[in-house]
Amino acid sequence: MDDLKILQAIAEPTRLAIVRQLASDGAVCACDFTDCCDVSQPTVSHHLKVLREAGVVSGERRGTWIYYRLEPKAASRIAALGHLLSAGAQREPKRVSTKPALARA
Amino acid sequence: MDDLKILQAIAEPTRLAIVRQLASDGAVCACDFTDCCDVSQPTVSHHLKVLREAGVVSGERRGTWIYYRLEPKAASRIAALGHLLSAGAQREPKRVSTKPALARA
DNA sequence: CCTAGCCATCGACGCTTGTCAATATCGAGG
DNA sequence: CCTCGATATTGACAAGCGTCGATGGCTAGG
Repeated sequence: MDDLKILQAIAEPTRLAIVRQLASDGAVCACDFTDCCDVSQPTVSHHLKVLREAGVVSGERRGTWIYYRLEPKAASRIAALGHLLSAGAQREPKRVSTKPALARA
Repeated sequence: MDDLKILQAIAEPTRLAIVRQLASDGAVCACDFTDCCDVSQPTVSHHLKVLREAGVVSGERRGTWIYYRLEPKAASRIAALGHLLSAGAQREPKRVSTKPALARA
């Protein structure tokens, strides 16, 4: 539910790779991630937990294994943040010159 | 230039606050960040360095102080990633059922 | 020059985090 | 039940990261 948590979840090489594969394949069995990411199974499980708790992915049990997919809500959060930054990057400064000499503690 | 580096730069409370303020105000003096973020000046300087090296912000010297602003290129990277994830979140799975019993090392 | 204010760098500290080996849990099938 | 394969959990370790105090560099103005 928090933008920061979503970003922290994605800002890691292995987890970004997982998320990218989910974006391209739609739904992936957890066991397939050990191939793409070159890490052990417990590590994959750990990363999936982080992504799950951040609301980035969700898992659906299907027999013995579990299929993960992206959470649309988290995806739109990132898209919204991207738009916000893109808009702000070209905005004219509110105030550039006048500066009240700041007395900071 | 790297998506991962951009994400890692933004995925931190203080730096996200800095970026958000830049998105809303357009250009901000470095000394103003000590107010919004409740951290010491060296820490602000450190975070600005991280953001600078990730290509998220750029600084322009104007007399005694330095104005920072968002880099449009980094902002579009985030926006593009958001679109990619949003699109992938609703995609139908490429393959869901057939699974080759996987023999992993 | 010398001073004053803004900013960057350095060194050190504690906490967080990614990783794996070992072990536990859970579902399916015989 | 008992076994087997797929995931999750635990415990421990090393490395990375955020933080601050102290200090150095830089610019503007006397």
